[in-house]
Amino acid sequence: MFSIGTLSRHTGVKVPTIRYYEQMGLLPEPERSAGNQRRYTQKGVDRLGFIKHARDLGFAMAAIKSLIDLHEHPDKSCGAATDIAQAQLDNVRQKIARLQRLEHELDRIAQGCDGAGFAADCYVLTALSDHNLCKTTH
Amino acid sequence: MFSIGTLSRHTGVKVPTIRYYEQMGLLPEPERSAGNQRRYTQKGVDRLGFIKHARDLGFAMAAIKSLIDLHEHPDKSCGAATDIAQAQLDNVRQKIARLQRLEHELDRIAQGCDGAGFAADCYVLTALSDHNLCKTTH
DNA sequence: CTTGAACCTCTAGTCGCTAGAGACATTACA
DNA sequence: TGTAATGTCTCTAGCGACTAGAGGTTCAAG
Repeated sequence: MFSIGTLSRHTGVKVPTIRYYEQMGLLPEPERSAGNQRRYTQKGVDRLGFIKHARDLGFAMAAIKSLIDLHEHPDKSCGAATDIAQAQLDNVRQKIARLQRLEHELDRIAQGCDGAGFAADCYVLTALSDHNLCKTTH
Repeated sequence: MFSIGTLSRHTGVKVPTIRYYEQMGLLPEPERSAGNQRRYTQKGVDRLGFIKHARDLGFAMAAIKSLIDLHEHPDKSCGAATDIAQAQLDNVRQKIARLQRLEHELDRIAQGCDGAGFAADCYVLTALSDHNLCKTTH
């Protein structure tokens, strides 16, 4: 049996976050010590590891709930799991595409000014004032 | 003089968001009609346009505050503005790099399962359970 | 002058945590 | 066994950048 602090060290998830996951229903309520402290089994470690891994990959908590549900019911079809993963992949690709547009525009704007002059002539500020100066949509 | 709704239509910023920006000190308190409704001038339109443009480029509100301050004080050095823009560019590049790592990993995971079988054999779920199956760090 | 859209303020909710207060439990060491 | 340090408990509130809704007032068109 692990205390919450030990679990935290094992998984790299902070103690308040573990309690938060429990409150949100991602983790089941664990057993308690005589003094009302949480006591976890290896199962708890595994489950939290699963959650952390999914969070690291950017899955939302609602998606993780669904994934856990599938994981706990091995007889269900795995189509839903691949759908969730594919949706997350699409999500990430969209974010990348948007950020790359921003990168180009920011780079252009930042290049336009050497930072040596006065704000009156700053291309950064001018560019922000006038959207027409932008080359791409964002 | 524009109403808040007209301002919203002109800039593409939603009405409650405009009021929120005012509350947060990004927009000055505008004049009011006899009946206490907000009335904006062209200056207000320009300023909100500036804010919207900066938000679209991902600048945080605190950064926008600084940028507005520089914009209002043309005699200040523009070094701060280029610094903020450069920091935002770095920020965006870091996010892109992280998301690209996630993209690779998610793609690999999603490819590993056709979604046709049962959850018990689903590679998506297996991969999430076992971090050792990952090729990259995230 | 009436109607309906737009506007007002205020509170609370979103997501995924994080921080802090004040009290209780456990553990390590003397 | 005593005590001190560390860990844990619950609860509340805060973050950023909005968004939603309630309940009431004002404006503009016909």
